[in-house]
Amino acid sequence: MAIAKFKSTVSDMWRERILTGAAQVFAEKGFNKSTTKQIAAAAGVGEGTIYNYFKNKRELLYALLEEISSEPIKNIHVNNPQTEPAEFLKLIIEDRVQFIQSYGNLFSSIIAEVFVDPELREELYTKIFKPSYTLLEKYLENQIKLGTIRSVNPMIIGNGFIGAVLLNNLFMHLEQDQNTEKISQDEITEELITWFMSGLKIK
Amino acid sequence: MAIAKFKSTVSDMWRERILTGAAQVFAEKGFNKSTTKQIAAAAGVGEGTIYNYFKNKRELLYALLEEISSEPIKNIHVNNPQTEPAEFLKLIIEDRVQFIQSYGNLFSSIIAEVFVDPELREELYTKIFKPSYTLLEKYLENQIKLGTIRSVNPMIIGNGFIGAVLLNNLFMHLEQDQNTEKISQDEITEELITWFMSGLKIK
Amino acid sequence: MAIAKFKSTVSDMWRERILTGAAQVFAEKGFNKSTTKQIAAAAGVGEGTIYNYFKNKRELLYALLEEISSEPIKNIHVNNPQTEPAEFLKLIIEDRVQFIQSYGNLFSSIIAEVFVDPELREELYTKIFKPSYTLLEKYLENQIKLGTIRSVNPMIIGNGFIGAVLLNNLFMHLEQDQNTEKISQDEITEELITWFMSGLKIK
Amino acid sequence: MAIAKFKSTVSDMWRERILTGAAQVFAEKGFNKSTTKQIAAAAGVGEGTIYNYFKNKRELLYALLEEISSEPIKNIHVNNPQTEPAEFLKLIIEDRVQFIQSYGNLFSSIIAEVFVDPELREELYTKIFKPSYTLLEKYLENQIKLGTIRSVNPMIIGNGFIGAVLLNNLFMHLEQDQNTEKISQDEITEELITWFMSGLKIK
DNA sequence: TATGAATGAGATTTCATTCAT
DNA sequence: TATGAATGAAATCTCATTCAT
Repeated sequence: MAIAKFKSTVSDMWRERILTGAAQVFAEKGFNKSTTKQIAAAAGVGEGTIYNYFKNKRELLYALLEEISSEPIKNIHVNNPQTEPAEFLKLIIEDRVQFIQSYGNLFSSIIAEVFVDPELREELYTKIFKPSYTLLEKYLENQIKLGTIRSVNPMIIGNGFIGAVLLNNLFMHLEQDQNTEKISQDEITEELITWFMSGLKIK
Repeated sequence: MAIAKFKSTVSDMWRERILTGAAQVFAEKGFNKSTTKQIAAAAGVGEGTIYNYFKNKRELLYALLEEISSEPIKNIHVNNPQTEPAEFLKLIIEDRVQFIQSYGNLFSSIIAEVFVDPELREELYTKIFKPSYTLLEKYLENQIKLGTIRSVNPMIIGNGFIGAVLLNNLFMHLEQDQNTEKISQDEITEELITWFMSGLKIK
Repeated sequence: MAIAKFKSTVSDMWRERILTGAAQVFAEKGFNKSTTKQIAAAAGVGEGTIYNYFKNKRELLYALLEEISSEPIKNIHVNNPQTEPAEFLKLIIEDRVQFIQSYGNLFSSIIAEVFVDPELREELYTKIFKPSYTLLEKYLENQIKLGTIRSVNPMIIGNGFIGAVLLNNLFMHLEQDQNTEKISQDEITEELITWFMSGLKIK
Repeated sequence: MAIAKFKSTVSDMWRERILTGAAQVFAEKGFNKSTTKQIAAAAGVGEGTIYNYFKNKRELLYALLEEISSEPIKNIHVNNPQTEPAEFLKLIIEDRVQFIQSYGNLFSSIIAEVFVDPELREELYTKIFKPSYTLLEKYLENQIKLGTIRSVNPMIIGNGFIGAVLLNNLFMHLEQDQNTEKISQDEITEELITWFMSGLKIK
């Protein structure tokens, strides 16, 4: 067993190395334009080695999605069960923003394939989106019960909120519209939360 | 001139045919897995003919984006300048929803490449997103001036609203979560509008 | 018959036009990299028209060779039957030099194919080289009989002389060796003639 | 180091194999009509393997030129510095003749491209022609100094002599004029040397 | 008869995957 | 087990030629 453990640890090291290389190359060139040769080079392994750990190139994408989805929002939930609504949302936004920023283009390269690969889409939905707005859903249900907020369909609102955050950040991150003045991240967060909570209508 | 018209019409016919074929195949397999051979077959033309009308495969994508973006939201603006806020938003949502539904997977296949191709991204942003939320922006500015809604940053809210609509519909359209009960489009629209206008907080 | 004449004249005009276009493009790009589209454009005719006058692209090459071989050296022969040897050679050299210079890269593009296309080679040999050194041969035979020059194999010497002239001019024309000082055409001619007549050995 | 040697030997084996295949096919069909598929078949390798050793088809041509030009005339120079003029020239001619004969049509296929590809032309000139007549040049200069031959421009005469030899052999090798009696190689050599040294003029 | 658009065979090249070492 | 060279299927794109108008 010790041997098995050791073995698996060594094995994991290779796996990790390959994934790191793949992440780099995918982030830089996108999935389709990345070659296994480039990945091997970036990982510092032989090209054939990739296939000792992954069935094919696409599996690298699945594995990376798995990897980055391993521990997202959860701590918010655990650590902040009864936080003020505005505070809670801020945490969620900051978490997602940080998520996008930290994975940056790697995330983009995965998202791209999601639109085209149903299996990957299923994965993304289950591993990243669902937990994310499940958390939000639960929070919303809870707040509704507490009478803090009015009754809404948590799925729609959850999706909507995540969509609002994502589009603001994803496209801001891939910055267009150079003539437009840059808006600070804090301003975005603030605005979205206020809107989310209070709507636009006066009074 | 009649001749010229006729000529250009014939030429357009082929172009259109090719684009239709490309749209079909892109929608079914995504851009990268679509082959020019398949496109030619779907279009009912020779493979070489594609290159009489488009410089390369990628140009098909650009042309399709162009095509798609040719006549979006605008009529809403023109026809309904002073509509009730809720009504206005409903029109926008329905427009976008219809847009996504009518182009369906073709739109997805374009979006996918957007994450990877800066030129296409620029196009998408300029042709589809910007006009869409520019309209919203103007509307918001107008309403703010009228005192109907409170002062917000139109760009953030515009992006946010579009993001909320898109994610709800795009992912709904790519239906996951089969165990979840389907939510009707009307319900989604209603919920988003209410939220957008009134927020969640109980006053 | 008048009609036939007229017809053939018109027909010749098209033919000529096409050949002129082909000559331009071949000279610029070489045979293989020239496209029928480019040729048609240069000729100011439709692409299909080429095939009304020539069986295929390669026939253009044959026709051009025919064209440029139509009236070379001969007048030297006719006009200068009994010229002084040195004078005669000078005329030949000047003729060949002028030939290469006037057709320039077109000639090069034909020569290139000659190494690869036996039929064209046959043509070149028969139409350009043979007459050229046949003339020389005859002259040599004549001079030998007159006792002016010693007995030689006219074919070898003929080939040799043409080769000496060609290499000096062809490669000079495609100028290499920029650091080498340019040698004037006259100097080359002079040197070759003296060598040809008197050899190198000091008596 | 033994390993390194071995490795490089194996790699060289493949390279060599591909070049041999390319040489065969180029010689038979010429560069442009040769396909990579044919080359791969002739070399007994997969088509893709070619691209592990050469960037593209054209590089095969460059490599072959390189190969061909690796060990030309030089030994003449080294081994026969002070030979009799006639003897020296005979060695040069025989060397060039043997060169053309041994590479035959492969050489022709390279020459053909030389007229169209400046880079290749530069190479041919530098690697094959220049060394060849540089040697001749030096020899001539030397003999002039010794008073054996009269003063000439070595470049012109060098070019001329090589041209005379090449045309006689190249075209003889691509034999035309079947009705003409074949002339023996020795006869050609003899004739050219005599001419070169003594000229044509009597006394 | 001139035209130019349609055509598809075929060429080059890429690259994920295999496999002998 | 890691390796990296060999592989060939397959993809994009070109272009000489055909042919309906």
